[in-house]
Amino acid sequence: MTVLIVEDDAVHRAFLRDVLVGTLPGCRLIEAADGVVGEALAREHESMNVVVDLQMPRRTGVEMARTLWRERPGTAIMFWSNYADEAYVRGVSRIVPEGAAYGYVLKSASEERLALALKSVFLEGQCVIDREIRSVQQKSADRSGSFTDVEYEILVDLALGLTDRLIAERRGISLRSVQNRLGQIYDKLGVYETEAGSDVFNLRMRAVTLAGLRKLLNRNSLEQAEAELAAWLAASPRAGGGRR
Amino acid sequence: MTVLIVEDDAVHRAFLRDVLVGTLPGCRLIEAADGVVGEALAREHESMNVVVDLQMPRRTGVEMARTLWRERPGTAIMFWSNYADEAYVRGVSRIVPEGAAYGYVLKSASEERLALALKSVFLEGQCVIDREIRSVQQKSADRSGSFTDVEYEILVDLALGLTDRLIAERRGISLRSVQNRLGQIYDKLGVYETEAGSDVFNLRMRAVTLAGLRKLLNRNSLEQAEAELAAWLAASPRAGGGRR
DNA sequence: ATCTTCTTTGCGGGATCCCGCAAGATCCCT
DNA sequence: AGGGATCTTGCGGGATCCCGCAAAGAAGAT
Repeated sequence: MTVLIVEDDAVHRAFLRDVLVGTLPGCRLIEAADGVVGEALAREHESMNVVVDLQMPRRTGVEMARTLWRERPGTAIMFWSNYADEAYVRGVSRIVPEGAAYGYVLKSASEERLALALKSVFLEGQCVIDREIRSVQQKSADRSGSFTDVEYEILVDLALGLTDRLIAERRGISLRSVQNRLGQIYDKLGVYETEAGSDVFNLRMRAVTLAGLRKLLNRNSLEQAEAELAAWLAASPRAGGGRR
Repeated sequence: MTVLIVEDDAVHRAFLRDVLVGTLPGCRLIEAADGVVGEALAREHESMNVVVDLQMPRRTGVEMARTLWRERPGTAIMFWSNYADEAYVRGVSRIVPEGAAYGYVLKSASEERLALALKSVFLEGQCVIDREIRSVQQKSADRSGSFTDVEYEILVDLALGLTDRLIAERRGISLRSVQNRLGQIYDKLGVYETEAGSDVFNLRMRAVTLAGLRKLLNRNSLEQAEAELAAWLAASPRAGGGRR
């Protein structure tokens, strides 16, 4: 069995190496320090399993996993991350192909838990999601204050700094509808729940800040969204064109 | 010599332990997994040196260092962090007491570099700042597009979601001045530099997004600012009080 | 004291944002 | 087909934001 380790932190990489040889004796290890290299290495080998960090320079674990799974949906991937941000959880579960084996464990988990998860995913083809992450998933799925995909998209547009008008244009709905959505988003994020009156805040900004503090948005998700936005802006020839 | 290790990641903590016993033979090690515990332990011992991670749950490395230095400005502290975000660099250099020995090295640095830095700081009482971080410091100090402290404060207020009016109140300047400052901030962040016209963005939001992407603001700095804001709101009895 | 330069502040106005209200539109259930 | 719940859209208006303009102040140089 071949296992590809993609992790930028040398200390963690060494740790993973140890755990893997202990857990899957006789496995062949390949290592990469970021997603770009990892992707290239993955292409060179037929069937393999992958352990990948989520935060990496150049190319995120999620991005790498997406292209990897697009080419070979059968690959088993273990995500190994520091954080259980809702933004990450959303990002991962958005790209998992049907029936693919994958795992998501936190770096704070014990070595045993990691070893067990590796065996389950790579040998048994099961899915193993860390307890803590499951709870985030739940919260984001069934809580009353949860977010639709549409709402989430608009929240991202908001965070990117688009005007209402442009969001409407991009998502193909009317200006007023955008504003309705924003209203719901404000509600769900609890923009109004503040001790000192409510005319204290600029609502759209406050919403994004709260989303950030709740780890619903993070730098990674924004970076990606920013790239998508740039692509869309380039593709759709804008009429207006700058007042200054 | 006593060294306190404050680091939430068990793998990194073990690594630090190894490096320390190799570098400073015979030193006594104490460990804590977060800033709160670390602070308590630091209080129990007379003179000690500290190695501390910047990102930790509950209490940041910066927060811990600040209270520690307030009580005993002579303590030597080594900051050991994953990132060279301008937000962190600013945060650290804001709290260093005069003449204190400290270091700031990245986790991506080699073991030798870390060992060398530890010796310089703990034995020689020197200051060792990682090359990469120095460059961030420089950039934030002399570049034309750099930020005054005032501007930075207002940028943070902006990111927290305050209205212009409240920022004015909080910082003790007129509404118009706040707006002037915002204008400068927009300029420096390059809010207008976009291919597709400039009436595309909501300026205040866009500014904060760009600041985030540039790592000028990050989740940590916002969390802290949020706490300070809450304190200020509680302390200054607000007149208005909610329209809803 | 005078001039220069930079900053602060007020005023005004166009653009945007936030949202209540009400008229359709859509969908589901019976 | 009818009724009800939800969603979308337009209109209107008050609040806020962004910024040009110019007067008033502050700091420094000659």
